[in-house]
Amino acid sequence: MLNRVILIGRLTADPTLKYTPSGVAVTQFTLAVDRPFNSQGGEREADFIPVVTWRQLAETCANYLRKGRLTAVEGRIQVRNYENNEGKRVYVTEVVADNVRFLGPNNGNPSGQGNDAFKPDKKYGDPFADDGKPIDIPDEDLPF
Amino acid sequence: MLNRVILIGRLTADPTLKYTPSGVAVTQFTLAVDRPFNSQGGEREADFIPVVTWRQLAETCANYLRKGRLTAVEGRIQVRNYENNEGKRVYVTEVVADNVRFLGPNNGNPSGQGNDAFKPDKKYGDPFADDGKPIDIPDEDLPF
Amino acid sequence: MLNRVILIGRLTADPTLKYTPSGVAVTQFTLAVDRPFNSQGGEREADFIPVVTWRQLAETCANYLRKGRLTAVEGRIQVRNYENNEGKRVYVTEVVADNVRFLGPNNGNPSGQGNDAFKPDKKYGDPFADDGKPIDIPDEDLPF
Amino acid sequence: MLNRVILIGRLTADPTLKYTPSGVAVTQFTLAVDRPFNSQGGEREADFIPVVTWRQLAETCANYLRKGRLTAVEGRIQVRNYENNEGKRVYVTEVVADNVRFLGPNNGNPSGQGNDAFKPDKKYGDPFADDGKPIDIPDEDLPF
DNA sequence: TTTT
DNA sequence: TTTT
Repeated sequence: MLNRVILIGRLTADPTLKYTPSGVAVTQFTLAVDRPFNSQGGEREADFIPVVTWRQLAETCANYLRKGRLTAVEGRIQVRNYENNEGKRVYVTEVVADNVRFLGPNNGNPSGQGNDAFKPDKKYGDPFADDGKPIDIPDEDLPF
Repeated sequence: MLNRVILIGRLTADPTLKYTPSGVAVTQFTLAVDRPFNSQGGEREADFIPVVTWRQLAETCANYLRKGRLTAVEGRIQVRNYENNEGKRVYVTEVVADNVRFLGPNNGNPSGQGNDAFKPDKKYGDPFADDGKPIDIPDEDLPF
Repeated sequence: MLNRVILIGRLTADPTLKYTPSGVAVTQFTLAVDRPFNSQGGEREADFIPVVTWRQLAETCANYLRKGRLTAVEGRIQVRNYENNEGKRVYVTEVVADNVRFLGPNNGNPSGQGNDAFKPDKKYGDPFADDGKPIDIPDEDLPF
Repeated sequence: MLNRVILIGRLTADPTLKYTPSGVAVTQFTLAVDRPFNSQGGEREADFIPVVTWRQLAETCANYLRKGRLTAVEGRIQVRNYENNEGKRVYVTEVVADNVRFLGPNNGNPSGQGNDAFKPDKKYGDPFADDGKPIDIPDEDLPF
């Protein structure tokens, strides 16, 4: 009934922009969020949290976010599941963002030159290619 | 650098209270959080989000929370990983709570009678038995 | 650049539904939010936080919320100011809600019978009559 | 029962560090938080939100925060009131922070040279001198 | 009274 | 001015 997440962290890599079969933009990236200092010393630790954005926000994120950039994300936790190649159910937890703030200094080119994310081939297929499951979500069922 | 989650949902089952080898209480439960209405009709949908609490809060949750109870949880997203039986790295995402509010009507017995969670056998081993990985976290490394 | 508030508390009174000159619904109420226990004993304390909602959400809140009802509110802090009768600038801080959850048991009548809030007279004037300042906000400038 | 605020904005001025009569550090500053773009064009708008921090966090904020610095704040809304010189009750709404992140580039000197906030005279009196009301809060009643 |  |  209420599900709200706010994160500030850094992108672990350039974002990935893809499109659903019906042409809806979806961008994914992972935020490294440092845990509060472990006073006992020890190494620096972080949580690596997958983030998804949709539609207009997806395009904007793909255009402006880059690896290492400090970013604030607002959204909700989503747990989706699918059957993998071996017929086993896999659960994926991610943050579906509805608000993203670019906090790092804008190191320039929103043109995204030299970044794969900027040559989206509008390939029709799974926007989450890594898990090998094509998704074909009708627009009215999109998580955002 | 900032990682905050607020959830309101219902327990999918009674909470599970266990103890780490060093005797620290840890309680786990899953919150079913209804997604905002899908105006297109369709079935009711929910996210099922695993929650962990530690120490004093763990004891309190085990004492007062029960299946179906409406509950508010504040905490942070944590992604831990371990190697499973087949030597594959598995990622578990959960909310580590530092604040829990019992919203449902208090249906009585905090004594927890008739609930397995109330006969913790202080078994020394993995507090997250399901993934089959014993953990032996020294107190100063506890996530909370 | 980011401004998010989440409250759970109880209405101190029935909500007040009014309309802007251009006919936009606006509902106000105050949430009493208990502070965390003061271990030193002492009396129970609470913060009394004014909440505003607009449009469709305003109508819904006026229909379902009542004095004493446990309620979750999501929104942002807004500080508006106006000149009072004595020509002094007054600052009003309130939470502009974009999401409201009714947590208490639904004590029945959404018809709102016997409650002033249900006979809005569409009076053209200040929706926040108490401070005596008429506001005539063009729709495109509404805070929500 | 739950009261959480997360803000990202810029300091409108250097923070002010003072001490309560019993010697507890308290730092105040105001965050300018830009509102989401008003698509209708129009001027840039912001909310100016007063923030208070206590104890160790107060010292750290006084040492590192400066006018204009981008800052994330986590805390709760507090509404305190006092009687002013004319015997009228005045309500002050502010965010009591328990977590502060410095997001701007660290423009150097944490020594705070050339900033009044760094020569706290430990004056015994109201840490919120502007409203002219001395406060003498026993340590166990501090809001944080 | 306000920040970039 | 306040809720349970």
